[in-house]
Amino acid sequence: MTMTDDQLISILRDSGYKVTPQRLAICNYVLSSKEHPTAEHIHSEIVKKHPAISLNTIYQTMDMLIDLGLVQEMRFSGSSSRFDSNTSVHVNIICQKCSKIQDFESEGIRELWSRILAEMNVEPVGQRLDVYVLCDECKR
Amino acid sequence: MTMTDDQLISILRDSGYKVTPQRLAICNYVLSSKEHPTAEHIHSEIVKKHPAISLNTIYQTMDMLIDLGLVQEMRFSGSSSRFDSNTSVHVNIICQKCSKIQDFESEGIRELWSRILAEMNVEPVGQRLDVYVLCDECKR
DNA sequence: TTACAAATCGTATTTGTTACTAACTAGTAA
DNA sequence: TTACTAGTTAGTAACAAATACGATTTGTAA
Repeated sequence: MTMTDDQLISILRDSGYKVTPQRLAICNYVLSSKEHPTAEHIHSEIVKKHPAISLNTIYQTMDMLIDLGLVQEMRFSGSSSRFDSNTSVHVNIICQKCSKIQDFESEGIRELWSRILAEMNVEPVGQRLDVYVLCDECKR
Repeated sequence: MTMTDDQLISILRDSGYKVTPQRLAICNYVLSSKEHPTAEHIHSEIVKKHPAISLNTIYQTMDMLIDLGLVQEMRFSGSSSRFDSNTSVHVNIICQKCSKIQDFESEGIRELWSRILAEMNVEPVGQRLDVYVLCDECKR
């Protein structure tokens, strides 16, 4: 979920989080990324502008974003966590071979999912919908 | 997916796996469990009958069951993997507080899910459908 | 500007999982 | 039955992702 710095700053301050250059950089990157990056990946990106940034700060900022409901953590076997900034109902299409993740989102999906929820009669606080596939490149 | 020992033995032998008492015990427990147990949990159960059983053997047997397509591994933040022996399309209703997992399965779900797949136009090799909730006990 | 709570960085520690190896055993074929 | 062999087990070491910790720095409110 991309947003302006002002919007982001308001959200952080309103929740009692301080605004630091590192946080802004991390949030801007993660919230606009479609790659579902790992902590290492985020770190390798942010270190370009903040050479002293610690991997720990990445993890802590992710905890903050999760707390704010702006990011969801996805754990997998055999690889490190991926962070997904798409908080609306969507399907993660995940390649079993190369681990690439692609979001799929549509009105139809939301509608069908809400019917599934209705049938289960639960009040969701979140969801994770994964489909495992072989992507086009890996299929060859 | 509960099955007789004979069925299980056939499946293992047909795939080139040897049948050992440890494997039978682990498989019988995991395949009939509805609890989505952790490796530690499985170990603490099997150790009652096989006092020398190693945690490593649990993990290796889970790898075998995953290879056979009889079990799915689910990783989560802040806790160890859970092993799900329900391989049909279903929704995992997961309590965010106590981590209890309950399966929900119905013809309606399968139908709606197949429509979602059709809309995405993918050939799935598996899926994981999680809904995060607060269970009745934790809601109080 | 000051004071203080919070954030950062660097590193140590923890923890779930995997890798390794010697001893053992299931399955097979004589 | 016996002997062989490849696969399995138990025990432990190694690994890596994530977390905890503490000294220093920084944001923010008074």
